[in-house]
Amino acid sequence: MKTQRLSAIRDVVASSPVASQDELRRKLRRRGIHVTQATLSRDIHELRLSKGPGGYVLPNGNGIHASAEDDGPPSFEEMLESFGLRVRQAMNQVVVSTVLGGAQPVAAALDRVGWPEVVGTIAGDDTVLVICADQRKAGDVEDRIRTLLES
Amino acid sequence: MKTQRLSAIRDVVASSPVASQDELRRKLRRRGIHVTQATLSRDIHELRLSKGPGGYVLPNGNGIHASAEDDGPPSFEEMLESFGLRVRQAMNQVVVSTVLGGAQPVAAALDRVGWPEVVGTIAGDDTVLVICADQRKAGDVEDRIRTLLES
DNA sequence: ATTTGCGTTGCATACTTATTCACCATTATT
DNA sequence: AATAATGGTGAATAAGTATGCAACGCAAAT
Repeated sequence: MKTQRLSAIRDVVASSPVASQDELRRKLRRRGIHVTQATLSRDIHELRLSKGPGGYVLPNGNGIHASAEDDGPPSFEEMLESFGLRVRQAMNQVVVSTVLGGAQPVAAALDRVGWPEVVGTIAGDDTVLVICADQRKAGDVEDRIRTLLES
Repeated sequence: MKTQRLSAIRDVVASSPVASQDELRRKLRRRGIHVTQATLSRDIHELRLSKGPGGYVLPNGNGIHASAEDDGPPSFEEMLESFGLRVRQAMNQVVVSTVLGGAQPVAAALDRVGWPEVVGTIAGDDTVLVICADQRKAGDVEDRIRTLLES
């Protein structure tokens, strides 16, 4: 529940200006997430967001995973956790939006997991385009990624 | 007087962590600058400092930026005007060709305008791939971009 | 000299954010 | 099973920040 909320917070903050924790609370409520300002204060601290003239802002470059241990290449799930913002489907494609600079590592991780539905990926700076064989498979992939995003 | 104070603020913030405006006030007082928290609030806004988990932070990472005005990001229209060459549609995608090196800024500007038909964009050096939800919407987007291009 | 306009500031206060405390649920530990 | 430790939460409130307002100083215009 909490991780899902944290993910939603990053999403909201990345996609629209958020001037206060109370505004964030209202925006989350529209997504069915209902918490108090106190909790958001704690979440924001945990996500290491900072507040400037334009509202809340994601940490620079956004290295959320500062883990000391390195168990080989990071998993797709970890990558999504760190960089993923949202996912949308279009026809036989799936578009994953990420934090700026996050697209390449996310795409690389997705390539590594080797889902059979995925024909290939292309990554820009903050967008990964995932090509699937057909629309149905793209839907499956979108669902799976969304589940990971919200976990 | 004021500019001197702003300079001192940048200096203090750059050289030691500052957790609150009142702490900043005390540190400035040691330098012979005596102002109230209210004024510091205004100064901080003007300097565009932001406050994160570690206290106040300069805008540019190093912040020799002072209080220069920024016109905000250029519009999509301006970007197209500057870099756009031609636009073509393919299925649910729209391909915008640009001058070499123009794809990234054009894509960034297109992302910022936030057209709902656009699921995502990916940019190379001179080509922007715009993903739309379906073929029809791609047609709409192509028309709109073409209109801008030809205006 | 007086007026006018603008910029800066402090005070008081409204607004926003962080923290303390109590409570509850879940997960070890004995 | 009972107890303790851990972690998440809301309510209340403390701590911190922004702002309306009035006052002041200065410089240009009258």
